[in-house]
Amino acid sequence: MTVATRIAPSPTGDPHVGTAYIGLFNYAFAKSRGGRFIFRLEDTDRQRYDAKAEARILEMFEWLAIRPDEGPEIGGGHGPYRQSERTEIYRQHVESLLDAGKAYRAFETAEELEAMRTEQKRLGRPLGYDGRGRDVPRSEQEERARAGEPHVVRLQTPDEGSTTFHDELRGDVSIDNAEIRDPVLLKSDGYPTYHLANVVDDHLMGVTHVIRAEEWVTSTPIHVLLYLAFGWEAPRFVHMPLLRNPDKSKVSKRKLDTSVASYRDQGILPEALLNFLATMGWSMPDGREFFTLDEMIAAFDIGRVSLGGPVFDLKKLRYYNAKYLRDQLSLEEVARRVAPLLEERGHTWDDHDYLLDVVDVLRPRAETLVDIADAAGYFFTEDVRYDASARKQLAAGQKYLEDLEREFSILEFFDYDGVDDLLHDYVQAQSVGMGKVLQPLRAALTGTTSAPGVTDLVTILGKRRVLARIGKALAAINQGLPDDNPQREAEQEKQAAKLRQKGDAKAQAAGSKRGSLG
RNA sequence: GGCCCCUUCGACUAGUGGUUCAGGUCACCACCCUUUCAAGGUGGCGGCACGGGUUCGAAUCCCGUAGGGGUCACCA
Repeated sequence: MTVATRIAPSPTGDPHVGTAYIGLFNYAFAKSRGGRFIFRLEDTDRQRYDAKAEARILEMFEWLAIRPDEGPEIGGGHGPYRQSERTEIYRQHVESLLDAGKAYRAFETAEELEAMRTEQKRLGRPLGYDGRGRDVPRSEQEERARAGEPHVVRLQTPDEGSTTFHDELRGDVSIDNAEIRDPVLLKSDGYPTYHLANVVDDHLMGVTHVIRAEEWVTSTPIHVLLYLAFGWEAPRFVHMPLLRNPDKSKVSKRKLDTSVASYRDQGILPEALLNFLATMGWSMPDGREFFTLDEMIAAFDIGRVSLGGPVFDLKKLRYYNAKYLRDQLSLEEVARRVAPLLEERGHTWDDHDYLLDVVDVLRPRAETLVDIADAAGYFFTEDVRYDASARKQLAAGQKYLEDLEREFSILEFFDYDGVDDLLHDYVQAQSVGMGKVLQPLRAALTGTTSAPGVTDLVTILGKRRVLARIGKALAAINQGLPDDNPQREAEQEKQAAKLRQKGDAKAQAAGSKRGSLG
């Protein structure tokens, strides 16, 4: 039988890193075995349903280059792929269970169940449905159902013994049947619960390996019992470790940014996110730490999943991203991705080589695409604003700037070597430290004292810009650096910090609801 | 709390009884390089949760304890 896996997210909010994580492993497993990877929408919860979420989840996988072989948009031989469009299928299957006496209709109201739980709590008894609906005669069940009385359908589970399933990573896991209390299969609104829909769909879609998060371990026996009730062979089960917040609890948007879109917006590369996610609970047989999705597939072995819950470490994610920016992706590729961000900021450039030069010197200093775009401002505007440290350098470097303006203006070969020689010769002639001369120049060119090498800057900017900027700096110095107003600067810093905080709070508020994967 | 799962440096992990007084990466620290900031190079800090077994030999197997996590819905 050909291998089939699936990712089955609920459309309840922002596409979640956990969805990407589980999707990645399902995809890698399926592809490594020449199998199918199915995308199925588990949209059976009308309360939490978010109409936008489906498209966004699909977009996320597209961004990550994890492309389903079957799904709601592309189709496939096992559709429909939205559970809300399969209600008739579930109804029929529930019917067969009812007919076989393996399920029953239960008429307790929410209030009644609540009262039951309260009583159980009071008596210190274990919580859970006590099976009281089992005793209602079948004929009465059918009659009340026909009369339109709201009810659910429950699976009748054994009270004695235990149910065991084999987890590919953990071995046999047994749970006492007493722990399983006649789970609801069909809700009173006619929609299936996860347990029913999941089992029916996995079976009908030919899913061979259920790879999902560890939180599902304890409900797997319910699924096993369901397969048994239907007379179907159960698939193989693999429960991946749960991604963790820094405090080790299950990843949640309260404690961590769990929105994939948010990482994308921060300038994280899909390749880097995927690579990082792949190292969560998994490692390459040869120990490689950087690898592409295809390389992962080629070497994939589900048995190499380790079971400790890995902490989602932002710093390491950013490290991976930085590494991709400067090493794993070509300069051309990075430039292609930075370009739109520069355009957003209103920057323009005449020739492509200029962009490449800029990205080339900026990328070793950046962790994200946004870092590059944010740092690139002075390459694209003549309106250089001097920060406090730059002004200090300018004030101290007037003489050097005047000299260099003259020297540069008569420099014939304005290339790297020419500029480099000029600078070195000049500094030597002045018999001062390099920094004494170069920091004021850097300040004049960029408005900051923290930037790429001066020779690079001068060469990339070119003679015209360099002379213009030195001239502008000199003018500013002569006017007593009017911007140099520490009080106002502090005020502005405060304002900016406030704005940033506001922005952060807003971004957090827009964060995702957790969507679980089954 | 019941049940289930898990447990190697602060974090991600390698390690499947002996070649390991535990290797790599991030983070951190120091030094080097250096015109700033990075990047890069070198080095350092730091761990087999604990207690019993089994074995000639245990991070690796077993039991117990502790700790962490998950789960106990007409959510998935």
